[in-house]
Amino acid sequence: MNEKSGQPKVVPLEPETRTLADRVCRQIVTAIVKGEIPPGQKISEPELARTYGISRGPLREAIRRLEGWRLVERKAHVGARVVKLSAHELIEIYRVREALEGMACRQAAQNMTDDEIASLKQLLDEHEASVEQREGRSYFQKEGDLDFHYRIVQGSKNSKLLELLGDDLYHLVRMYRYQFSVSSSRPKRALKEHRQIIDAIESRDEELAEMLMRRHISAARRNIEAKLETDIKPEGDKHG
Amino acid sequence: MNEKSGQPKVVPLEPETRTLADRVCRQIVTAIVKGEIPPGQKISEPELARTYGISRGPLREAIRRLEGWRLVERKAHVGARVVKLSAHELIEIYRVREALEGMACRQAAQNMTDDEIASLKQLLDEHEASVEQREGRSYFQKEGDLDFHYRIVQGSKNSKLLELLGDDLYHLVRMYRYQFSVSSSRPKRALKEHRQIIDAIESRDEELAEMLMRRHISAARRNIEAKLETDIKPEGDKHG
DNA sequence: CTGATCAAGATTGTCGACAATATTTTGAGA
DNA sequence: TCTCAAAATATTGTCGACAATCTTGATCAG
Repeated sequence: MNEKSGQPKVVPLEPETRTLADRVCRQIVTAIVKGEIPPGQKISEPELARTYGISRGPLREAIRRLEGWRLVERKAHVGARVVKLSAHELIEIYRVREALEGMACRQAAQNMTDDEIASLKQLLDEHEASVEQREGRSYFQKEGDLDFHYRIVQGSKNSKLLELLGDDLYHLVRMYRYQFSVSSSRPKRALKEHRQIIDAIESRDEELAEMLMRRHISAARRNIEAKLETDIKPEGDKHG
Repeated sequence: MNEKSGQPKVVPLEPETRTLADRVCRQIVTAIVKGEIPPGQKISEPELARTYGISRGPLREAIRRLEGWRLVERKAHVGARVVKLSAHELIEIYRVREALEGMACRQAAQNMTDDEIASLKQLLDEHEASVEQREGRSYFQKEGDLDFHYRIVQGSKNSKLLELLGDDLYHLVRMYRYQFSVSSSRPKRALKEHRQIIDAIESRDEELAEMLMRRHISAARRNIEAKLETDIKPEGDKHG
């Protein structure tokens, strides 16, 4: 408004600190995902307020947002605690991912631009290099894989899919990966499946794209299920 | 704690008013869904606080929750306003429903109990009576249909599906139905499809159950798309 | 008369304090 | 010694007030 409309685009301000609650929210998300605040731990409002040097007002706002993202659970007059993913819930999440990302992949085959496809193929090349050298293994495991999936969802051009997956599910998945430091799927096989998927998208084959993505996530789920079978911990660990 | 542990279960209190924010949140949700607070309208914190006779604290908590459910959109230092569903977003929601409820139906075929199936078939009988008599038409349209779908999701025994659909999507769908008072799908045809779906679930045919549900929702989506075509309003109605 | 600049008003964000509830500790009685 | 009850403590829910920001309206230059 107060800028001469000469330049094509005004830089949209630094979004680093729109509000206190927003900033502190991001900090807590990171702390939870990385396990600095372990699952099941109670979140004390006075303590965190002191930690981040803010009042309880913005902090409660942040906690409320985390609750909306299912990262914490809150009970009235009791408080909030970091969610503790049970094996069962983790499997449930992968069922949801199978459905949601399958649809995302279908719509990506329809709506992804050629540039986005090319960029994504380049990303896979980088992943392949990382896997070959084994030095970027953790990167591929922790963030790179989700990066691929996130771009597919973006490519679907479906804002609701992006909201549900980006806000609600991926936080939980990232938390899970950090906490269990999941080696899980053989990187090479996952990479191969990624390539099949992007090829299907490039061919604009909606049916195949959705099927491949569903199989990809379904395989990851079965892999986790098998892993849980071996690491048997039949501790009846219910929430609360 | 302060109850003799003689009886098997203490009635868990009346959950009508656990907290102010909780109660007022429900009131606002109803007001928004029924259109009493029209889409696009700004939500004034001081005004609503006076309306409900509470302070701004709990009210902000409620608004924050509504934002998590995508019923309102908030901008920093500007305020919150009720979401205005564009035709495009509505279609996006139905794509998500197709994916999510398809999976829910698949898992319902696996996990729904015989009692739940019987109860659901009875519900369809009631729906059929309503449709025949044409007197309960609005009930079937507005709530009965979602009731069927909600039970399927419950039957899936997948808590994540229930959270995503129940908290995030169904509110929006209900709002849409109230606002546009959608006649949409011929009740008889929808009812027939519902019967096919429950039959597939009863047969424990996961594949068929998912496919039928997807076709059911996909048909509803195409029905809406066609309706939007006729009511052509090519007004570039972007958000904001 | 049109446009921009600046001031006034209103609204949201933040803070500290008080009230209501849950948890813990302490003590008495069996 | 164990169990139960009540007081004490701590935490969460709620409130009112102040500060920062946005919006609106008026004033003035061109």
